[in-house]
Amino acid sequence: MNTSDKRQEILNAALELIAEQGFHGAPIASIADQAGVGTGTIYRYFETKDLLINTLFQELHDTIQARLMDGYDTDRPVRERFIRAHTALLRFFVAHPLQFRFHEQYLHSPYGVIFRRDHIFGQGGDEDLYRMLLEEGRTRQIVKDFPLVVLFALAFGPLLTVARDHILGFVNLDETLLVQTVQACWDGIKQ
Amino acid sequence: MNTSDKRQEILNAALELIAEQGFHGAPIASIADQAGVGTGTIYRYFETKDLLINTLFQELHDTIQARLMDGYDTDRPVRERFIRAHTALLRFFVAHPLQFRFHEQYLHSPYGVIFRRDHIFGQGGDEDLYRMLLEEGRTRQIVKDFPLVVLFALAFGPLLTVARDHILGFVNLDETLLVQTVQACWDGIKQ
DNA sequence: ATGTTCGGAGTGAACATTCACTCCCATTCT
DNA sequence: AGAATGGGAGTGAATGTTCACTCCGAACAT
Repeated sequence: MNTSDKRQEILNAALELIAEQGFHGAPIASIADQAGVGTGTIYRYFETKDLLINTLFQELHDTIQARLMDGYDTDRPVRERFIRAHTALLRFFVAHPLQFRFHEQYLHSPYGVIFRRDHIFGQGGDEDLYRMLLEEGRTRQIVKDFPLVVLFALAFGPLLTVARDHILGFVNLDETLLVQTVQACWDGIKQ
Repeated sequence: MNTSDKRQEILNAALELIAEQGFHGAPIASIADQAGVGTGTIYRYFETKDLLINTLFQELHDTIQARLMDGYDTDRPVRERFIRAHTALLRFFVAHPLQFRFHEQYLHSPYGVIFRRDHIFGQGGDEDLYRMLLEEGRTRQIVKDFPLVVLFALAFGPLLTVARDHILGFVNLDETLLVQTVQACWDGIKQ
């Protein structure tokens, strides 16, 4: 097992434990067990537990952004781009329940507030697909003339809630229902 | 200070600390300080910390349900009843940020999963206004023919997200925007 | 005086982090 | 080639801290 294998094992272990048990259920000792390494080893790769968790989130976030950019085409209509991105996102979460659960836990923790603040008020123009998309739609009067934050809430609120309920087994999101749900998200933001 | 005062002080202290700092920021010692009682006293009123937290949530939930029932009139159209209830709910959260933040923390913790499960699969017919409302709307083909859980997600997802963003100061929900947001929630679920 | 309510020092468990040590393997020496 | 050495990845017992919870004497009420 080489160096990067071990790093990855630790990240996987943390992902799995936090996703399944929450932050409370993921002490360093458990992460080390799950990863098959000693507790000390974790500190060879990550300075603190916080840094491990932040790294995990950042890498997940990058993966998702990359997924969304894949096949994104600025020439298509706003509605079509939104539906495509949102469908891809919901499919990703349904296919990766551990990633989703971790993502959710993180965003609803104090870490998440900081992340959201940076994200919303950050300079970031180009890097955020949804921001560009919604701003363009609003300018063209295709989506409602609401503040960006409210549009985000209307778009992501239902998506994340439904993904969670699917993963917890409260509803079975088959392909049909998944597409219909994304359509309903659009209904919420469209003019 | 009589018995019920002290109990209430403890509940208020827990509410405030958990709302502002999260569960991590609310150890028993801090709750006792904030409430102006000794740590031992807390255990005179609540068997365990879990029970204290669950009680707090239950009482908040009951308060909210009562608010929603107030002025509820089965004779009005489904759409109007939904808009009224949802507006009242969003107003309540905007006016009671501590209650909202606590509510949110609770629902996204392991406690919340249990609550949601019971709530969704519970027998409960009469006690849940939204369930009745959405089921009636679905039957009458006024709202989309989706599983109840998905309708809940479409209705509550945006509402809770927007309330959080308002409370965190990411957006200013004035009366106009508040009403428009509720309207947009309806757009998401209506047929 | 007797019973009831409070309070906060005390307790053991759980936690993140550290550090003295082991072990492996690449490099150097003979 | 074979032996000796060095360095650094890996380890887990030890550490100090924080926590939920207990318990018994103090304060108060009747």
